[in-house]
Amino acid sequence: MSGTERPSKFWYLKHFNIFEGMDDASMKQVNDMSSMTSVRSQQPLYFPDQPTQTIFFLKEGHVKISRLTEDGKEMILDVLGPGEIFGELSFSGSGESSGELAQALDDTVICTMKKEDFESLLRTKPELNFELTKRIGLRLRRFEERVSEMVFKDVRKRIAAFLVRYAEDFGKIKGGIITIRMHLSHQEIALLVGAARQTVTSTLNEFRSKGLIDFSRQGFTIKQLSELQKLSR
Amino acid sequence: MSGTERPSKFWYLKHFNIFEGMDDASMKQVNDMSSMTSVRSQQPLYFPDQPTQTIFFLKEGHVKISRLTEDGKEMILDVLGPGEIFGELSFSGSGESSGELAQALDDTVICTMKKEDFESLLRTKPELNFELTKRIGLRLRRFEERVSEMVFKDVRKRIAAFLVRYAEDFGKIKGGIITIRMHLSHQEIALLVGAARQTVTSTLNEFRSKGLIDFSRQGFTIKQLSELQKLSR
DNA sequence: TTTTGAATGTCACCCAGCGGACAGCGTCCG
DNA sequence: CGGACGCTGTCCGCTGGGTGACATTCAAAA
Repeated sequence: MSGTERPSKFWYLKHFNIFEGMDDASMKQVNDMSSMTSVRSQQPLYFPDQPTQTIFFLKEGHVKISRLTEDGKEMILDVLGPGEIFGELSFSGSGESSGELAQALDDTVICTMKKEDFESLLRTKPELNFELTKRIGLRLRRFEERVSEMVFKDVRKRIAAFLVRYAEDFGKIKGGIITIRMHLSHQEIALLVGAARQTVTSTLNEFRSKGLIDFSRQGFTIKQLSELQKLSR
Repeated sequence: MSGTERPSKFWYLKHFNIFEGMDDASMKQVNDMSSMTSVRSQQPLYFPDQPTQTIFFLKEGHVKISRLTEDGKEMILDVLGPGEIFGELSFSGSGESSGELAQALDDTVICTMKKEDFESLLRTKPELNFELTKRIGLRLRRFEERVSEMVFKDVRKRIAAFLVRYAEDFGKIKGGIITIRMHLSHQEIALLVGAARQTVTSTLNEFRSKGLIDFSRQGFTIKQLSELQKLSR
């Protein structure tokens, strides 16, 4: 971005960890199957009704994956950063759409690939498939975690846990203080942790007044990570 | 699965044998790597602290997968039936244990295989790996579903949804009425849907008095599936 | 600079459902 | 057959936090 030239698609793919260790010939093959796109902040990547036949590789920026309930309410499943893969990962046989919605939170750069191409790639590259399995497994773990949080933790703890996780995933450390550019509104945090917007607002303010965090509309700083961790249990 | 109704995603899972279509030579190989065990009802298959180096194939019976929180509370992640695979499926690199606990709800027959054996099998059999990916993907979906339920649905709806799902997964149909041998106590159902035991008891009684279901300690019968489905939304 | 719409902040009300207490009931075991 | 323990049923008081209903602040557009 800023000033420096934008790296080529090939560069991105090569440094995308799932492809790491792949020989150049295969990489070229991958390159030919995929195409690169930029998406501006707040723009959707796909809609829930589209039976997504595409796999996405997130190069830059952040993406919000959500799902709509029948009555139109939104539930945020996850927020992904650079290096993540998303789309119809499970290849769930039936072409039914997952009902998922993806939206850029940032100015975002993605590579896309046809699902069937990726699929056949997987069939010929056991290592790749193996990597993918691992990743989906890890995501599964995270959801197990979340379910368990929903059951046992009250809203304050869930919000603290969210902050900790978000900091770990996307934060940058500068001398003991963690800075996070926040792309989520209180409303969105609420949808993510399962709470009302007002509760999120007041809980965050409570944390701020206790000196644990600070925040503005641009982002957060975590001032006492360890305290937050304590609160999240 | 009443007529036009689409079978649950899980239904596919259940009825798809992961080894199906494998040639005899490979099957023999698989057979040699694995061993068969019986486990009596209520007995544990593995404990949370054991870094499970084993993959389990459930042949008969039912297994409860749960996780313990730091303070010793139990959270039930899933109940699995015949045909399911479980264990350290994600191969999450680090040998850290998942904190999971597996317990037989039935008299149960399982096959076990060393994780590394299964792993190398996967590397040589792309199709198998591909199938596994699919399955984990479906399981991921299920958890997404559950998180979303926890957020949007009240306890009554969640219990109704639980009954419907349980019926689809494990029920047997006899002339319009679905019978399920229930291996879970009210307490366990409570842990599964995220509610207090008392609430489960009284909600089930409410459903019974409305003629939707009937139950004793041995099991359930679903008398009006469609009504239950309606209640679960 | 003004406008305007969205994001935050604060408050009061209210109820689903958690948790404690205790009374029947099965069922397994000595 | 009697004890005992775990499961089920029922009642109830208390509270976390959801739901409106505002007022306020911010930032992008005009």
